[in-house]
Amino acid sequence: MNMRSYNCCSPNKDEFRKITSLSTLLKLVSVENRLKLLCILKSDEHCVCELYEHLDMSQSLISHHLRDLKEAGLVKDEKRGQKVYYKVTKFGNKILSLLSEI
Amino acid sequence: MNMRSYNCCSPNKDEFRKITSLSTLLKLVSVENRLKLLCILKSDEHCVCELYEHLDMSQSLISHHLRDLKEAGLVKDEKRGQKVYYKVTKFGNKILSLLSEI
DNA sequence: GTAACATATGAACATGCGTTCATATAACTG
DNA sequence: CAGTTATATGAACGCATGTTCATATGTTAC
Repeated sequence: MNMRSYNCCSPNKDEFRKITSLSTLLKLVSVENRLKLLCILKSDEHCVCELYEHLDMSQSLISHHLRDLKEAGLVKDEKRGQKVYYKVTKFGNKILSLLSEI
Repeated sequence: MNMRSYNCCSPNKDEFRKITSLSTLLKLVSVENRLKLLCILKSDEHCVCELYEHLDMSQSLISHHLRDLKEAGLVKDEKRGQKVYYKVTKFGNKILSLLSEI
């Protein structure tokens, strides 16, 4: 997305559509618990039970957030036996890199 | 803020404090109408009445959002006569630049 | 002075959504 | 098979906050 295209005083419909999708993504990562999950999953993969041990969040809440993050393409999962391991995707890493510069 | 500091499995309190402030900022810019205002004010300064003419937002709503953006240091204002002109700050431009790379 | 214009502000409303609770599904163990 | 562990899911709740409405403040003009 190129913000330079919004420079005119009255952005057109196409530009506002981009704002909508950007808004959706920003809303997703603006939630503290989701940011925590992303940061923890940035370097190493973890299963839900590991996250559950180290964070003050219920198993259910973690699953819900991971589902949202996965739907947005920020994390991916891999099932091995009983456990499901999550890690940040390439796209998720890109987002985290940008946020780290704030 | 350096996201690399969250790589361990259990981020400490100081790191979570940073997440809190990042979360606050992201929540602010994740609102469509505020994004629209930022994009329009990125290149040129505009008074509220100009924004009001070109956007589908009430004068009151625009004022409220500009107040929030100003408090966060993303825009600054300058009173000239009856009118108050707003424009994006250096910090606001930095944020918009980062967002433009998403 | 009054009238018109420009902006700000506080309260109330409405709704999205993060969270919790209960429960379901699935996999391993013995 | 039953029992335990790991994860997912759907419904309901509660609250933050974006929005609206009414009104206040301030500036210019006549």
